[in-house]
Amino acid sequence: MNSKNDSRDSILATATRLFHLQGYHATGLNQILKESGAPKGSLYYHFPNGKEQLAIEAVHRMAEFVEADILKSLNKDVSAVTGIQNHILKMVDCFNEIDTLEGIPIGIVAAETSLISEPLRLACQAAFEKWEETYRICLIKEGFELEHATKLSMLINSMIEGAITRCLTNKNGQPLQVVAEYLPILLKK
Amino acid sequence: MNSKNDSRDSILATATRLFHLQGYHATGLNQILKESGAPKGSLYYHFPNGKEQLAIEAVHRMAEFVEADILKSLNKDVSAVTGIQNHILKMVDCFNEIDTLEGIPIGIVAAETSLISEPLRLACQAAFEKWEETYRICLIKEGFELEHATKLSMLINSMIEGAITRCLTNKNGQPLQVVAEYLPILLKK
DNA sequence: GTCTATAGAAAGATAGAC
DNA sequence: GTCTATCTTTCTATAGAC
Repeated sequence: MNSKNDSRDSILATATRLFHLQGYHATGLNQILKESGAPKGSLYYHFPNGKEQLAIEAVHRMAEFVEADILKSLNKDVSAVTGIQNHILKMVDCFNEIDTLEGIPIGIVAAETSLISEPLRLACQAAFEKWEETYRICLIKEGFELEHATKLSMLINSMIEGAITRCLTNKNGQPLQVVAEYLPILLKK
Repeated sequence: MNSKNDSRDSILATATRLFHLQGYHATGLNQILKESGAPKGSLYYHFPNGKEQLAIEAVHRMAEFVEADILKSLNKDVSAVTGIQNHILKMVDCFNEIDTLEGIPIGIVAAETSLISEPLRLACQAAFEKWEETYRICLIKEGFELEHATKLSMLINSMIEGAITRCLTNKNGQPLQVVAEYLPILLKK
């Protein structure tokens, strides 16, 4: 690309990381500007609607990042169980190497902002539904009935988000590991 | 009791509700003082360590509230499955009547603060472990093996926390309902 | 497009009168 | 124990020079 969007990208990338790690309210615009080497005056030029717009675009970015990883994990294996397990186990590794928490879902921001910003809530919901749709298609392809697959997808997504919160509190990846371990029981036909 | 702790209790009760609904960073001390009818100057008298201490005590309070509900749900029924399902379904009702979100776990605060405050992280971890211990004892009583029961307890807790996030984003109780519905599959012997 | 400077509000915390 | 007043910092957001 050209250099036109360099600082925009830089701001958005840093914002995505910080919102994701610290949450919406704990992350200040000053911190975002400082940590991205980005030109300081350009934030409101690139994001006229300020912090809320920045967060919405960050959620989209996280959504695509996670979606890409789900698809990658599902494609290289035959069974849905193994594919989803691989996706989960990749996140387990993230909790061992701190500071590389990219690729982990958006639970903090979603829980924090669902009651205070409707546009942000909708962005989070879109992300959740996108991932669940991907699980669902994969499960239907394996012969699961539509309604069953839909509910299972929501359950898998909920389990992962909850286990991530539990991993943060526990300071290790065990809760996610347990999810991966018990997934076959849920997906037994 | 005497009137000595009236304003302390009032502050703590309001703080518990607000932290729980909005999260740690989104809740200001001024808002807590305003919404509790409590005397304005007394916050730092009762809570010398300020916001962090207030949040830690609020987490303890939430932990006991939820624990009480788990025990109540488990006691009045024979099977563990039905008991835990009742506990979950009671939370589903909470999402229909807004503003009465008492009795719902601590996920937001846990995810927000685990990386920034070690005392708060430990308070959240203690809460999670307390609930899981309660599930575990109940499962062992039904004949589950120790290690299996331990992992299942962590899984149940993770599922519930994640489903709550999903419920907040969805603005309804369906994700928790799905958890209740699929619980029997996980607890099948 | 980028910068500095700053407005204006709200945050957490403290001091001292009563 | 409670209150008012205030300090310091930080926040989001804007204005205007370059």
